[in-house]
Amino acid sequence: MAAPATQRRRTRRPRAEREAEILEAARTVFAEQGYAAAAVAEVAARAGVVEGTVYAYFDSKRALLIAVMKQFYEELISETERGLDTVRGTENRLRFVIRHHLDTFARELGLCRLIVSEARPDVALYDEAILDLNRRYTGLALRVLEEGVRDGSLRSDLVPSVTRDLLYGGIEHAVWRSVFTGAPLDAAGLADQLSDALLGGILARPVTANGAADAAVLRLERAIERLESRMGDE
Amino acid sequence: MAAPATQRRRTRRPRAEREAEILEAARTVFAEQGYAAAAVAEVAARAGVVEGTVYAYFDSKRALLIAVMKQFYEELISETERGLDTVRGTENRLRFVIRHHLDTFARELGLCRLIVSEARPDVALYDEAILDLNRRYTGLALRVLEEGVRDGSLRSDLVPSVTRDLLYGGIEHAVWRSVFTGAPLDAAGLADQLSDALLGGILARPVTANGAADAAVLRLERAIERLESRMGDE
DNA sequence: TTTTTTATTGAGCCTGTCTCAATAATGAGC
DNA sequence: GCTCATTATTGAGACAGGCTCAATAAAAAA
Repeated sequence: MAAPATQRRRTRRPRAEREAEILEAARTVFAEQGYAAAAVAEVAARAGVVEGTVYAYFDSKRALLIAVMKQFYEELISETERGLDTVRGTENRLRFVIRHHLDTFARELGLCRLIVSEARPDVALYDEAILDLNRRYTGLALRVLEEGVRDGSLRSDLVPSVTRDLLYGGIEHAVWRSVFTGAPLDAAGLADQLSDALLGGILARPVTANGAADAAVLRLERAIERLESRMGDE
Repeated sequence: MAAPATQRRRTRRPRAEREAEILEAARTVFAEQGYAAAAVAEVAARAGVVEGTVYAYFDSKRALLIAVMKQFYEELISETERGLDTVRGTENRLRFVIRHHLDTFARELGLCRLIVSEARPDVALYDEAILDLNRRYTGLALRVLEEGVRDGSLRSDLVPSVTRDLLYGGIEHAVWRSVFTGAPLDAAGLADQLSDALLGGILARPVTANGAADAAVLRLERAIERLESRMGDE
């Protein structure tokens, strides 16, 4: 127990502080147990209050979840924005977004699991708040993609929104799978693999980038050597 | 109410049939309302039985969900397998998988929403059954990818499992977003966009230059062949 | 028909979310 | 420092939904 539960004294605290304490407790409990399994009573206990108090600060369990996610997303968004300010070039910027997203997942696995499995709002309820957070966050990558198309560093026939989905969906699946197989998350490696596949595509190209061109040149030079040596023989 | 609730007669039915009826009802109710919002009592009512009966056939609500998913996945897997039997070439095979997956989503949106949001098992519970279904299904694409790497049609430095995650994650995100914006799901268009981005990558390539280089290499190789064959002639 | 088997029932237990009237800690006014 | 008004906090309990189980009666066997 986080709170000295020996005997609870009824103490009044500044609204903001109590709210922060409850939020903090919720963050921990949700991250540890997931949304469905977590009991509001436990959040309350860990915040050193009684269940009713939680409902004096948050309308519902779901509102509590949204508040936790909001806090997390705000941090993530501002960190990503700050990072993007320092990175130049579409490719590097995309690699940064992917890498940072993966690092965050690795660092706050419990919370991310929560978001991955609970953030898909019930379409019935139309969870405006979560949708908006997600839109704001993934909008960062979207803008990088659009910018890339505009400045010619990305294919002109690219549909940025679809690519964004590929990007975030891919990360999410990869992380989820890694969580499951129990393998520790190798953020750096995974980020590279995802970035490479996404940026360069997966099709083998007969002659593509410099490496392949070099290989072709090498092949040709050797062939010519063969020819020349045979000519010299005669 | 789907069942003629006027007055329920206690009738015994063959186990298999009753089970199928309950499963069918569950499929409908879950698809319509999602897992959390659906009540077992409603599933029972729609199957024309009482709540206790459901528990005589399925251990728990979650077991019911898994049975529904299993049925759905089995269909999906066998359809995909059958389809893959008729398509040749890595690129076409991948396009087929993506297209078929999207078509299925579009056709059975409710069920797919269910799977997308509930199939991520609570890691705490370690939902063996769902994990296995998912592995079997996504294994189909994985095999196509591995095959592609082996026969040289895909990049040799590709990590198939990561690409698979990119593929399914991308589809999932795209569908989810489409569900949300309320836009009707254009399976054909989306499939093409996703396939193009995944296969070809998103980086712009100096296509003309590469094309020219390709052509040049080809020209030189042919010239060398000619030379070599003429030398052999002599 | 009688007996046996077992599918089906429905009352009710339990856990968890959420409400609300009562309570008491705090700050303001004197 | 004392009194009062304000309102944060409480805890009992309403309500909902998952799940159990002993009783019941439909079908099969004898």
